[in-house]
Amino acid sequence: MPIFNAMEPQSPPTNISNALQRLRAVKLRPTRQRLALAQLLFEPGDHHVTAESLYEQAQAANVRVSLATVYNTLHQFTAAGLLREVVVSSACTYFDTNVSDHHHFFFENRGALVDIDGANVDIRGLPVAPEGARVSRIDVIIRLT
Amino acid sequence: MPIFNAMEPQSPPTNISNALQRLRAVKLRPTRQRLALAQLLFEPGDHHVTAESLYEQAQAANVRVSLATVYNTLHQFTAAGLLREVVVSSACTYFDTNVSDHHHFFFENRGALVDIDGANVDIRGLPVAPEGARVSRIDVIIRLT
DNA sequence: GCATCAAATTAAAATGATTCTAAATTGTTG
DNA sequence: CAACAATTTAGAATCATTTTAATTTGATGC
Repeated sequence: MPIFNAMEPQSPPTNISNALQRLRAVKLRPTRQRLALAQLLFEPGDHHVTAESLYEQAQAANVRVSLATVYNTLHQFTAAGLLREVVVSSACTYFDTNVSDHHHFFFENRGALVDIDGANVDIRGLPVAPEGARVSRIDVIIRLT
Repeated sequence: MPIFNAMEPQSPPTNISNALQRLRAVKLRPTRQRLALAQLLFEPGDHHVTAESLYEQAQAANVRVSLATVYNTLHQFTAAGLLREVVVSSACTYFDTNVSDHHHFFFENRGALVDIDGANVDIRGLPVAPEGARVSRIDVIIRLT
């Protein structure tokens, strides 16, 4: 298969260097699969994916990658702090490319997430964490129907 | 099998009427299984269960009930407003016997939940729900490690 | 009481997201 | 370019949960 076929509408030249930099920064080997997934994840700006949705996106973009690798990569990126896991539904796991302080709207019928900037949100009256426990995160989820 | 065997240590006389009242109130047929599960759920006061944990509790209490029925019953009780589903982990679904306004501490290592009374919690700065969407609930989860 | 019938229960199979395994492939390093 | 560890992958395994289809049971009327 030719790399560039003049007869086909060409996809915009993707910037691989940003993805490469991110992988290097977190010391993950820049394999073909990780580079491609990083581009799909981080070039479009903040959004949410599931393993399935990212896998489909990869296939649509002609990236040869297995679903197992998509799962592996999502977890590695999350462990590295490039992604954040959002638990809103027992049906499946969502990953968020926005790793800054924020909360979520969750559209229960569509299974869609929308970010809420955390800077403006002020929560008062929460009890202190029990002795010996450390707060890893506070999640606010506004469920919509 | 005799209803009462004088040779066996007798389990304390459980108050079935409360469970019965609850089932009647939500128009669920008071079957042996539902009555027993209602007692296990609602007599001890507020607590959290999973299908597995309630099933084990039932077995320990010599209640003959299948895991499928435990699942069915938890969902029916939830639909009836007797229970509330708490989504904190993709590993399994938690059900809460406390259905009043409140939030949660979640101990991620133990998988345990602790209620936070919602009356004292004040959340400011949340954006309004998108046009056409209705807020079904706001969940605050404080994750502890 | 007893028959009737819809509702409920159940064992077992099916599902579906996710993880694991073990073999093949691929970056990296000297 | 050899060597080796890291990565990928197909396919199997896992595990919570749901479904199926058959059996059992509670409610109702007689």
